[in-house]
Amino acid sequence: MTDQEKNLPKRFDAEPAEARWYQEWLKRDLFRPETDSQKPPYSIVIPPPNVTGALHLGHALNGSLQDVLSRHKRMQGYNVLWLPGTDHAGIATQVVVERKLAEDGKTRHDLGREAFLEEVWKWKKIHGNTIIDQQKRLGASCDWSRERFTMDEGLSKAVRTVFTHLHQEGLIYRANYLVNWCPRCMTVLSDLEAPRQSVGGNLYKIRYDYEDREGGIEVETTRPETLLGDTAVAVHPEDERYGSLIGQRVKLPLTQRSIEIVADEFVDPAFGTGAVKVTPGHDPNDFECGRRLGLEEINLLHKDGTFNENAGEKYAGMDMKTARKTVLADLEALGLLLSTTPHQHEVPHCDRCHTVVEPLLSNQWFLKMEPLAKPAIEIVRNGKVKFHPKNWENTYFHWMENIRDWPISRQLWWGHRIPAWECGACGEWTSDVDTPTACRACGGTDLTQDDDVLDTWFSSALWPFSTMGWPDETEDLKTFYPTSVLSTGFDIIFFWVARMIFMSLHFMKEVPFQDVYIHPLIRDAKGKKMSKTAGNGIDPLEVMAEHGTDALRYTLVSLAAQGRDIKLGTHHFDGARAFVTKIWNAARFSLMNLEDFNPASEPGKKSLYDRWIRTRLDVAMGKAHEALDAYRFNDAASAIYHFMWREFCDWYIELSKETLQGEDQEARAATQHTLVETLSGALQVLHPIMPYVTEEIYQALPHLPRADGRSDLMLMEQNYPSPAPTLTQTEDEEMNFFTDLVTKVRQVRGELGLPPKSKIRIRLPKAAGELTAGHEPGIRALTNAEALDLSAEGSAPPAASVTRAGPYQVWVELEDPSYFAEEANRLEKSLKKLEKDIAMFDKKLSNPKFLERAKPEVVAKDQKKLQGLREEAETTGKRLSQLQDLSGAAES
RNA sequence: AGACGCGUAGCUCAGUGGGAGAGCACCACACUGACACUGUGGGGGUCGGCGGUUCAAUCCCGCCCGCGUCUACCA
Repeated sequence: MTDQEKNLPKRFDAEPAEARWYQEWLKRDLFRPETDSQKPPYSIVIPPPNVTGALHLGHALNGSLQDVLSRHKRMQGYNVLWLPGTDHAGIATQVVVERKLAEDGKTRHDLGREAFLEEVWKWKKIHGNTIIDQQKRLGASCDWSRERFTMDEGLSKAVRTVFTHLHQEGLIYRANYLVNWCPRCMTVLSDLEAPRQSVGGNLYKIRYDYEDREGGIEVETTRPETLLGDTAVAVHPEDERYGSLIGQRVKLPLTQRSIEIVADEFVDPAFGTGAVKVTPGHDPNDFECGRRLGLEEINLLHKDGTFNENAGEKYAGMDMKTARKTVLADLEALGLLLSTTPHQHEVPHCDRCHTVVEPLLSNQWFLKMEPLAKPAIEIVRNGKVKFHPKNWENTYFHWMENIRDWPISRQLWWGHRIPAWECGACGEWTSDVDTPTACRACGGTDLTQDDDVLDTWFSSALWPFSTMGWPDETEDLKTFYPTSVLSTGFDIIFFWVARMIFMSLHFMKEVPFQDVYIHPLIRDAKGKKMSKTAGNGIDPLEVMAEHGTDALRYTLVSLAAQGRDIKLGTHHFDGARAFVTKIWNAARFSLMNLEDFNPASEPGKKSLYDRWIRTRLDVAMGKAHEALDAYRFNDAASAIYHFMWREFCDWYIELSKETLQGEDQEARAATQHTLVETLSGALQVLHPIMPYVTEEIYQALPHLPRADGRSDLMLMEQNYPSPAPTLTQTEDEEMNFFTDLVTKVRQVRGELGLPPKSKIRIRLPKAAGELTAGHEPGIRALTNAEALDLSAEGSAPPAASVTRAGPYQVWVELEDPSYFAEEANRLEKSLKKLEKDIAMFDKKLSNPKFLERAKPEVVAKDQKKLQGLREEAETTGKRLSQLQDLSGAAES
C-alpha cells in the first residue's frame, strides 16, 4: 500500500460521506435500543413536526440537539431510544388538500367525507415523508422502526381511550359557549390557535336613545354591526355619571328592541364614554358579563360568517363588511352615529389561514382544566419536572394558573373523530373506545356519532405514552417511560409541554419526562424572527449542501446558549466549516505519519507531551460531558473546539513532528500511539455534534486493540475513553513553563519584528535547568531558535531582549543593533503596564480594611503578586536604562 | 398594562464577588510537506447610566434609559 492510498484525500467531501455513513448506521441497526439490556435507559420522544412541514432551522436546531443528546448518552453506555414521528396537523393538512381540490374547482363537500379522507391519506403517503427524510439527512439517530404518526391505529385507540375516560369522569363536557370561530375553515379554534394581530380600524360613537324620554346614552364600539345582537348597555357600577341610569331602558338603534342599562365591573370608566354595548353572542367580555347577569345571548352569524335571520331581514345574508357599511349608513341617516375616530386594535386571526376569527356561540366539547392543571402545576413546583433554563417555569405557571377550559372539538374531517354518540331517544351522549350498541343512559339504539374531530393537540398531548403502545402495557412503556427529556421551543410550552404533563399525570400517574429543555429561537442576523413571508429564512438544506451537515450542526449547537435567542447570519457557518477542515487536516497529518504504525504493539515509554495531551483530552471531555448533562450545548462545543484546535493542533501536533521525524524509534512509536489514541478519543467526543466527519476519519484510522477484540465498530458503539493518569504537579509546572517560554519568545519575535525565519539565540538561567531539561528540541522547534543556552550565568548579555517565563528571565540575543530601539519601546510599554498594576495592588494592600476583612488567601495571593510585579518592574527598569545606554552608544 | 429577557471589544456572544474573555473582523509578519477553510504576534472595552450593599461590584440590590419577547387586553 502506498502512502497516497493510505492517506485521506486532500479535502473532506461531505455529501458522499454523509450518505455512506448514515446508510451504514442504519444497516447495522445502531439507532435501535437493545431489547434485553442491562444498560440504564435513556429516552426522548421527538416533538412531532407537522406532517405537512418541511425542515426549517428550528427543526434543524432541535433535531441536532436531540441527536447530540442521544449519541452522547449512547456512548456513555445508556440504552437509548429516540422515538420519531409526525402529527397529522388537522387544520393545516386539510387546508392543503382543500387547496389542491380547489384547483379543480372542487370542495371537500363535493367529494363527501369518505372520499375526501382518502384524498388526504393519499396526500400524506406522498408528502408525509418529506420532513422525515430531511431529518435523516441531518443525521438524526432516531429509531425509525418505532416511527409513529398521530393517526396510527394504536395512537387513535389511545385517543379514544382518553376521551372516553375523561368524558365518563365528567372532565369532558359539551356546552354552548362562545368560541373562536374561523369562518373560512368553518371550525372552532382554541385561543392558542387564534393569535391577535394589530389591525387599523375605527372607533364609532353611537347614541342609544332612552326609551321613555328624549336623549340617550352614548356608547363606543369598533364593531357597530354587532349592535344587532346587543342585549344590554353596561356601565361601571361606581361611575357617577351613569349611576342614576342603571336599570333604565334604551331603544336599540335600527331594531327598536328594548334593552336595559346594566352595571358591571368589567367596564373601564376611563375608556371612551364609559358606557359599552353588550353583545354576549359576539364578544368574549360581553359573553362573560352576560353570563354573570343572565343576559340573553343572540347569535347573528351563520357558520360561514354571514349574518343570519337574527340580524333582521335587512341584514340577513350580508357578510361582515357589507353589514358594517350598511349599519353605519343607516345609523348615519338616523343621526345616531356621532363620531368616527381611527383606532388601532388587536384582532384574533386564524393561525392557519389568517382569516379574522369571529367569536361565535356554539355547541362544543370542552375539557375541564382546573382539576388537571392543579397537579401539573404541583409537579413542576416540586421539581419532578424541571425546565432548562428554569425561567420558563414562570411562563408555564402563569398559563396554567390562568387556564380556561379547552375547547377540543374541531369542525374538520381530518383528525380523530370524536368517539361520542348521541342518543336519538333521550339526547344523551355515550362515549366509548369502540362503537357502542346502546345508549348508556336509556339503552336506546338510535345512536349517531358526532361529526366533529378532536383538536390535533389532543392527540399530541398523549404522544409520550401513546407512541410507546399505551393503553397496552408494553415493554417499551416499562423500559422507556417516563422519558428523560423533552426538547422543544418556548412557543410550544402551552401547546405541548403543559398538555403532555397533565395528560401523563392523569393517565400514567407519572411525569412524561424529567427535564424540559427549551431551546433558543433562531432569528435572522438583524434579530428578526425568520418567516416565509418576510423571506429572511435560511434553508438548512441549502446550508447542508453548501457547507456540509456537520458544519450546520456544529454551528447550531455552538450557538445554543441558555436563555438567549440565536441571531444567525450566514457567516456563522464559515467558522464551523473551517473547524471541520481543521479536524480533517489533523487526521491527514496523523495518518501520514502512521504508515509503519502497529496498533497491537506496546506503546512504549510516553513522553511528557504524549501524556500531557492525553490529560488535556480528559479535561475537555469532562467539560463537554458536564456541559451536555446541564444542556449547556455551547459550552460542550467550545470545550472540544478549544482542545482540538488550540491544544491538539497548535501544540501537540507541532511537537510531535520533532519526534516523528527523529531517530528514536521508541519515542516515535509512543507518539504514534498517542496520536491514534488521542485523536480517536477526540473524535468520540466530537461525534455527537459532528457525526459524519468524525466517522469518516475514525474508519480510516488504525484502531487500538479493544478488550473484547472487536475492531469493526462504528464510533457510536464505542464508550468514551476512561481518563488517563494525571500529570504530577512537577510535570504540570514543567509543561506550563514550557508553553509559557515558547509563547514569550514568540512574543518577543513579534513585538520586535524579528522575521519568523530569522534564527535567534535563547539563553535561560541555569536555575531553570530542571524545568527545561529535555525540552530543548521542543523549544527549538516551536521558537525556531538556532541556539539554546540552558545554563546561562549572571545577568543578561548586553545585546538581548529580556522576557520572563514563569519565575525566570529569558534572554533572546539581538545581534542587530537596529532592534535596540524596538526593544526599548517594548520594555517601556511593559514597564508602564507594570507600574499601573503595582499602583492598583499597592492601593488595595495598603487599605487596612482589606487586610482585616478579606479572606487571608486573597490577601496572601495579592501580596505575592505585588512582590512579583515589583521585582519584574525593577529588572525591567534596569534593563531599560542599560539598553538606552547601549542604544546611545550604537548611535554615536 | 403586567411579566420575563437582554444591554460586555467593530460584529456575534460566553463569563465571574477579588488583576476583563472567545470566535469573527481588523493590523503586522510568514505561502512547497496536515491545514491560507493556515500559522505566529498585535491593537482594541469607564462590562448601558445613576445610586446602594461590601474591604472589594462587570457580577448582588434599587431606580433610570434603550432594545426584544411573551401574556392580558379598552369595547
